[in-house]
Amino acid sequence: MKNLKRQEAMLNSDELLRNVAVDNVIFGYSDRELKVLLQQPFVLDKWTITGGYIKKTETIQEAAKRVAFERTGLKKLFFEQFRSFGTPVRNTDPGFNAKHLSELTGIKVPTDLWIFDYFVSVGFYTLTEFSKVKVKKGEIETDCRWWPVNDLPKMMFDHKMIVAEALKALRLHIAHYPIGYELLPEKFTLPEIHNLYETILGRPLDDRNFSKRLIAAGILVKLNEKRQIGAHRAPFLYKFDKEKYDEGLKSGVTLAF
Amino acid sequence: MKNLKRQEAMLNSDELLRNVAVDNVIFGYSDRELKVLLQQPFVLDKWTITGGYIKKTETIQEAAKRVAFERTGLKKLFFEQFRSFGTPVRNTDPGFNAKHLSELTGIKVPTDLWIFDYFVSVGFYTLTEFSKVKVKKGEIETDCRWWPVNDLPKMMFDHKMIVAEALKALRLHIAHYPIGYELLPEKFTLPEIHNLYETILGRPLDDRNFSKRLIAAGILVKLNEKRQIGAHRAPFLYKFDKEKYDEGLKSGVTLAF
DNA sequence: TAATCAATCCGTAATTTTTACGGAATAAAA
DNA sequence: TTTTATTCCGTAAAAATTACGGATTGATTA
Repeated sequence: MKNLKRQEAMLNSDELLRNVAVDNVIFGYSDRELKVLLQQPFVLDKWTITGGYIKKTETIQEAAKRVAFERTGLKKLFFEQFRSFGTPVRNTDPGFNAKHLSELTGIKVPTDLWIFDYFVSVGFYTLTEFSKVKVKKGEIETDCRWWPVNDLPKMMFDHKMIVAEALKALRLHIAHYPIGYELLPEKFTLPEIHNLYETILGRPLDDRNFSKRLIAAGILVKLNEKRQIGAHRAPFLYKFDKEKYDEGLKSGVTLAF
Repeated sequence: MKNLKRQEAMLNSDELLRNVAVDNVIFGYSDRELKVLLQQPFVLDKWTITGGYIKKTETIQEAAKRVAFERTGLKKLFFEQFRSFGTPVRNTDPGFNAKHLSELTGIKVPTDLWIFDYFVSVGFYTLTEFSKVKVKKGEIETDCRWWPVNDLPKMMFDHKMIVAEALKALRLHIAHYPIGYELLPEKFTLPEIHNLYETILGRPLDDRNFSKRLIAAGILVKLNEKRQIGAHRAPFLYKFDKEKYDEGLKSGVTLAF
């Protein structure tokens, strides 16, 4: 299998750090659901978050950005480090071993190939505007697609836990980072942003108080357009007043709910 | 120099992870000051936070705990991961190179010795009860002692930044973790805990409102003792009601000020 | 074309939380 | 006994948060 060979050649190079890598949980929001971009490596019937090795010439941030770019095609990304994961067993999985890989690929895989080593993973999350993402799977993957954060498939290693931790971080950060701005399209409705916040926080927020606060903060601009949504009253569209938003977040105006 | 040889032997062993290590910022509080435990490696006239390599058999948490234990003698430690640091140049320093080390030690140090490699550092902070710490310097260090967090000496690598980031994390965590409990001795006075919070937050807190809130939360127990403090009115001693404290923090009672 | 349905959208009052602030009490030292 | 530095307490005003119901809209259905 050619892909694996190329991958192997890359992996064997001296250009990468050993025992440490990055994982980047890529979030998107569409269809009233918070979603995570996952891929399925061909070796197993399980899914993984987006990760990669770190080049000796780049920072961990650059590595996180690079791997997210490779999946989404987006250069400008909002991403934050949240925490690192490291245990001797975190990246072991029944099925992820030399024997199984050899059988699957027909290539002789040494038992002590360094990809089986103990890897510390530095975790990031990335916020993307769903519609702008051009999903692109990697060479050694069979599939790559969005999954609802509340309905994840079987996942490899400790990746389910990493997603859970990323979500926790998102909840903590929601008051201090422009999370709504990053996840929503340029124009959106009040019910949309309302639902987004409810989804992230995992609890209901009173709609009147919610919009009241956003509008009081002056970070929303009401547009003279409506969105047609099937059989019901058409909601108005809004956009962010980016300057006021940034300014507000910097000067400590929290959007905690 | 025997110590270096032993160290070198250890370093060369296959038991450690490459390109990744832990750093643990050890905080203590005494004399109305928040302090950090630093050590001075013999190679340079600069100070470092407490760090170490990770064994292949341990988690990153265990590594962080181990290195903190080696300096403080304390087994039970409250510590939290806060963030990781990784750039190709973060652990370079004029003076930290093979030539200089060779001169200093008389031992031939290869230019490409792996300790000069790019290391990602996973940052933790530890909270200690000052009086319980038995400061113990490492074999290859000339000194180890407490420094006021607001008056740090010249520090190696990016360690000053790491301390600053640890302090930032402490500020964020102060509402959700038992920081006062961990840093103060069993019995303490209201002015002491008040000053601790002011120090960590870096801003004045109204004393009446401060004690009001702690007492309202029911996490303080007033004792029938006073502490003699020189020439003035003797303050009452308090201790934490640990159960209520834990319970309160878990159930979301924040101690934000 | 009228009635129905599902969703949007708005404002005020009650409650809770946070902030502001001054002066009496204490204990050792002078 | 006076001075000095520190502890310690309570109330009132302001701000923020929470609670809550009903009118509007626009497509769909009867």
